[in-house]
Amino acid sequence: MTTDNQTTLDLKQFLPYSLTNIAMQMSEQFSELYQQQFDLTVPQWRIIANLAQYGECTAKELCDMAQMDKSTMSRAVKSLLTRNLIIAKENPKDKRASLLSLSVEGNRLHEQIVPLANEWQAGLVSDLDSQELKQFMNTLSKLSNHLNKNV
Amino acid sequence: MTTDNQTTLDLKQFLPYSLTNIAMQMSEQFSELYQQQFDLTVPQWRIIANLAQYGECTAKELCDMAQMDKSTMSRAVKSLLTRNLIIAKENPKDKRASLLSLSVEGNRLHEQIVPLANEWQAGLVSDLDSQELKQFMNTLSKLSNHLNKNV
DNA sequence: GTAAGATACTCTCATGTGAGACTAAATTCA
DNA sequence: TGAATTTAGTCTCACATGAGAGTATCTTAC
Repeated sequence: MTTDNQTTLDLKQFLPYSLTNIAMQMSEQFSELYQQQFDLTVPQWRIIANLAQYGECTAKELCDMAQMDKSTMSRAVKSLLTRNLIIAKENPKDKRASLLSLSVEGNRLHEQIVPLANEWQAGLVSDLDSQELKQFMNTLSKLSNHLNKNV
Repeated sequence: MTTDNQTTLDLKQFLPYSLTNIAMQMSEQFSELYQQQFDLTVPQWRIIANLAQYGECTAKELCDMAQMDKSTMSRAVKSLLTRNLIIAKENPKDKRASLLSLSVEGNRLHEQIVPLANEWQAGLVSDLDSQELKQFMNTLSKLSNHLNKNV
């Protein structure tokens, strides 16, 4: 492969472009699984998934973990509270930042989605052998680390 | 690594989640290169890059290539026409779909961005050896193919 | 050739997002 | 301790997006 760094840009090989396209498609296709069926928006699903995996945490922590804007977070949290899918507990260490966690119902919802999610991903990566997938994840995390250096 | 498909979901290993995060960061960090300096929005940049790589094409074709909504496309094209960065030529085969291409100025702009883009990506992948990068791109395109099967 | 349907694009409208102001609470520093 | 600064979260506002209607053109089918 010949590359001329000065004048040529191959979009298929250009990560900010092609990775965005693929991630968009992926998120769109996967979100069908929870949007109609469980009436969750993307931000709502992301909050639930993070609370399930990491347990009790504040909105700020969720913002950092899920790379979400604080306004979007605030709205999504509000709506999950209204639906009793999550619980807010006063934080003794900081009265501004209440501690969020999944309610019983929220947990039940999550438990319904998880097997669907795993199945979905299993289908997605079915063309890859496990070594290739592992290698891919590894490279991804290197890229992620690189991006976070500048932050 | 033990995985229980029924009850556990590891977001770090879950592609719709982690790929979206990484792609967002990437796109955000890269877009700084062209947003202020060349006053381009993301959709505008994507149009220019595609026209530069693939030459004359219609708005519909650009929508498909860049996975953009037709409304967003329409607006971005309009603004690039106003700024004389692209040219619309009547399409003899279909009067609805005019043929878009880069103007001389558009080309000049693109030529300024390309080396910056290549440098940027070179920095991004500097932690990877060329074999690893090649493998990564290869896996990415497999995933992309899989996603497009269902479309 | 003409009617019915499909397609390319624009426009309008409803919605989601993110920047920044604002409030309350915590932290720092003197 | 008290004043100044920082921080967490909410709210408002401007803006971008995408769904769907509308228009012009093209295609299909009879």
